[in-house]
Amino acid sequence: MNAEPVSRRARPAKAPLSRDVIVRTGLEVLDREGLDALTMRRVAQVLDTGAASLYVYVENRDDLMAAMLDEALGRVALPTDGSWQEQLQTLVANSIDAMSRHEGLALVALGGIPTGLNALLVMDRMLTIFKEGGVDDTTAAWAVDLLYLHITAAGAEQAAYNTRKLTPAEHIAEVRRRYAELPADRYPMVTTMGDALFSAGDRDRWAIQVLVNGILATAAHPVP
Amino acid sequence: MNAEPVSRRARPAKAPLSRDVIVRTGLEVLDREGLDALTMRRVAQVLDTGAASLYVYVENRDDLMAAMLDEALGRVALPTDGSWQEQLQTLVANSIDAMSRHEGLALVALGGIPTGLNALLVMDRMLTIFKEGGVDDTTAAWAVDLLYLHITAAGAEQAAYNTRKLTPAEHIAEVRRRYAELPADRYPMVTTMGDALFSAGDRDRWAIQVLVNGILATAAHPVP
DNA sequence: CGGGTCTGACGAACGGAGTTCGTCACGAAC
DNA sequence: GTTCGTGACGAACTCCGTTCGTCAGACCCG
Repeated sequence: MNAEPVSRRARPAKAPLSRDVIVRTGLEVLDREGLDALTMRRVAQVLDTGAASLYVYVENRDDLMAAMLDEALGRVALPTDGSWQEQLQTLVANSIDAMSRHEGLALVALGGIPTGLNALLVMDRMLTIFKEGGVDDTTAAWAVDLLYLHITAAGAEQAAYNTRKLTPAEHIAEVRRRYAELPADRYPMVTTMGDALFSAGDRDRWAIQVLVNGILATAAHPVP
Repeated sequence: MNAEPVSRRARPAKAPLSRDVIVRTGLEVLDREGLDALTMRRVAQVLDTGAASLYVYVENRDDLMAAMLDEALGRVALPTDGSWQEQLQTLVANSIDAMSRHEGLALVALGGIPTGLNALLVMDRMLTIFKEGGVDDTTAAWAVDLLYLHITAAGAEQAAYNTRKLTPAEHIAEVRRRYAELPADRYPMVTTMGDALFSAGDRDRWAIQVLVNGILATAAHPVP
């Protein structure tokens, strides 16, 4: 199995390792082969090196995934056109989209205050938009918190959906059957409202609209 | 290290294994020792058996965690007093609370349509409350979707917070320092709005209020 | 131009995880 | 008392993240 050792001089020149190429390679592996395949060994293999070499540039697997997340967030398009509410909605939608394109990445963002440079760029942009819209500072701050939470959650949900084995239609049909079979006395609504529960429509856009409308209707009350 | 084999007759009578005791033991281990300690081996050890024995009642670790999640959701108190909006807010808050009490459990709920019996009970209750409030079916269905997403996300965030090593104050101080050190030209808001960004107050309750207000202000538009 | 030093890459190994397989002890049935 | 089936379980397999010690190559100084 072992190829005999080849002088490094003899084999084709190799691009030097760096944090950046490791992170980008990680994203490639994640997108091409899924979350389960995202192991230190696999990433190293693609880079034609050993897993141990990665640890010079990356603290551990969590650190790598956090870096990958921020790299993905760096690709979010920042909107410039439209009213401030339209810009906000587009920015949120773009962020969800960016996260949902990489299985499992959104999960690492959950439960942590964002500290990545690109994540903070998105946050800063949101705060600017709120300021343009005349929203007071405290409400804007709390709103960005809430929106970031929604972005990670919706991103994770979308990603899970994109990666599912079954087609959405098959999966929905199965769940719907399960709902219908529940005891009607304990689950009166779930068994009855099938049509509404599974109705089609742009739920993602609606959710963002709900958040924006709700924020505008609800002032924050900081404790002094 | 190995104790010599003892006849099972000789050692104290053991409660028989069952899916239920395994799930409850899993929750105990999770709460007492954290997510990292929640291994099949550890759960089996607490039950004084081998890991292989668990697989008779549980498909795999994911199945176990899903069952633990539903068990946790079974302990959500369903409110009965107050206006429908108050009931809704309390129910959402109680659900977040239940999830946040067990590190990492909320993460398994993310990205999946709820199918557990107790999860569906909570959903059914929400739908009933919306119906009492005169919300149309489609909006109610989409709203429950959104609220469930928020519950899982907020639960995960709270749980991560509860389990952090540093005290909240220390952690916030550190992040705040980091924010302040960012280049002001690229991050004008983040560097400036520290006071607002870290302002205290009941953000969780505010977030729920935002969602409810937003839902009432935003009709769903299903595609026929 | 040559030798010494220093840095980064890497093979091998460690501990521990999830899961599977074959065996065996126990209780019930006849 | 013998047989039989069910469920518990020990051991092993594979693969993971991570660490340690070694070594080749690049660079610098004389």
